[in-house]
Amino acid sequence: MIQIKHRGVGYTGRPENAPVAPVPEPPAHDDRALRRLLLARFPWFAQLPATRLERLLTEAQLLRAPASSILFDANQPCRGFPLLLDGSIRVAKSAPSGREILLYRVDPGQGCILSGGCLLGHSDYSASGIAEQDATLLSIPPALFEELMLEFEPFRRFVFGMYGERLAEVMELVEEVAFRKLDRRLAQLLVHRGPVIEDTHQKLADELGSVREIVSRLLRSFESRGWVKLERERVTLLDPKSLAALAAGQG
Amino acid sequence: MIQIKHRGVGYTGRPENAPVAPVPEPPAHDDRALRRLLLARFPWFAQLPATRLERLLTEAQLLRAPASSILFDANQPCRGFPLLLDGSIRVAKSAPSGREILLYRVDPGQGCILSGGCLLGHSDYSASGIAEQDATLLSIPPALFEELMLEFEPFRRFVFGMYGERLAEVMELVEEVAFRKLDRRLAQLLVHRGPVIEDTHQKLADELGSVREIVSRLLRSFESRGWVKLERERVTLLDPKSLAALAAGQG
DNA sequence: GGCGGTCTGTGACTTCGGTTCCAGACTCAC
DNA sequence: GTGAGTCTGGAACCGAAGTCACAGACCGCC
Repeated sequence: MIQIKHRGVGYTGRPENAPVAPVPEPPAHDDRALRRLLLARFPWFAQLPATRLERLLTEAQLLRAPASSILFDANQPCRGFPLLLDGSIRVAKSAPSGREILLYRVDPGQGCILSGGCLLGHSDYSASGIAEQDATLLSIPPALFEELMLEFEPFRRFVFGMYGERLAEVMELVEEVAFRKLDRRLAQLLVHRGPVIEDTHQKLADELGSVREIVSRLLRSFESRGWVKLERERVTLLDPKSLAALAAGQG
Repeated sequence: MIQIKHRGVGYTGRPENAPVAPVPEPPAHDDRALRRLLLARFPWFAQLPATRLERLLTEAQLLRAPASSILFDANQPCRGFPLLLDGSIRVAKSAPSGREILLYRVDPGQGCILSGGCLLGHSDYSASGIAEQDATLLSIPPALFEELMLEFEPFRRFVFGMYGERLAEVMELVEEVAFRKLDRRLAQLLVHRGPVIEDTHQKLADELGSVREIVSRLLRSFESRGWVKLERERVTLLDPKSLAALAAGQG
């Protein structure tokens, strides 16, 4: 029996990891709006001949995933290649101990590589994807995906680019986890996440693959140096330069 | 000034990391043999029409990289997509401290993804690739690569599969490094590398992203339990089951 | 055989990160 | 307001991994 530690679920939000499956929308409820959104997020779709684009819009499935819903997990074989129109998805690995580490985020204008991989019938990924904010996805059915890959160069480029980027990111992450100390990684995370971070210490720990206590401890040490201000569910950067310096190397 | 610690270079082998560039062969010195080798390593090339295959063989460049030569590094922009015919390549990240971690190996019958990525003009990878054993590569020029991707489905499948696999591997590695203790990882490495491992403790440490002393220490603890026999440049497994058990979880 | 370079063993010490445990503060719902 | 659930602070402790320093063994070569 695997023991999962109790973990806070956010006093405002809905329960975390709720097994809420993405719910299909009534098909094509507003084709014009969808089309506009799609082109805004994936401008190169404009190069697709109009008739093909129409077909894409009708054949593809519009999905909405509420925040905290699980998009895919160790097992679930995902049919279709989803493009993220809005929201944000975190792709993470979690250990049996309950600890987690963020591998990367999927942002609007990006596609879900993992699905692409298992779409090609390869190893089902053991990572899990969770909607961080309410997400809107357009899922391209396998046949159409193949077709686009075959005939539509920008799409092929896009998918390739995604793979390349992800791989590079994750390789970078390996180096970080293997060699960089946690204070630096935390500092980097804080700087990256902008002047005000509204998040739980636990969530920050989950991004780094560490535990709440350590993150709290480090944050306090940053606070004592006057680098940040700490409040409940909020970290405010007061001295981003020093943090960046620490993140970079010597500080 | 970055301080690189002194590191052994192997008293028999040639100096490590020697900046030996892959040397182009005289073109098409034995077309029949090359063709056979290519088909042996990449059987699906048999589905390529004969004339196209001939063209591939003439246009592609045959490269040989002696063991320890650097195939690519942080900077070098590689033109062409190399297929590995023989030998073995280690792709690793190294920290300024001199520590290293193996990301993955490229084996015969596989292609060099990194090159594929930077071939598409994306981020140049900061990982480095070193021939572990004398390597023979066939480098497909960019134009031909594009063409194959466009028109030859098995090739597209191959490249995709590679990306998917690598990504999965590296994601797995992140989890390992973040959550798994070194003794387990070392045990796993030993089991994986077969009944007799002829390697330096330093090299093993480099695979794991650790340091020599720790690996030595762990190996000795394995030895004291009767799991392995230790000799200079050699580790012999005596009790693979126990090692595997440790690697798996409880041991 | 002697020498320089390499590989391994080892002990003492440090440090970082993790664990455990608990108290206090805050928020929301009732 | 009260109580349940959540978030943060903080101390004591532990253990794994890394660092440092050095010795001895081994190898190849002159």
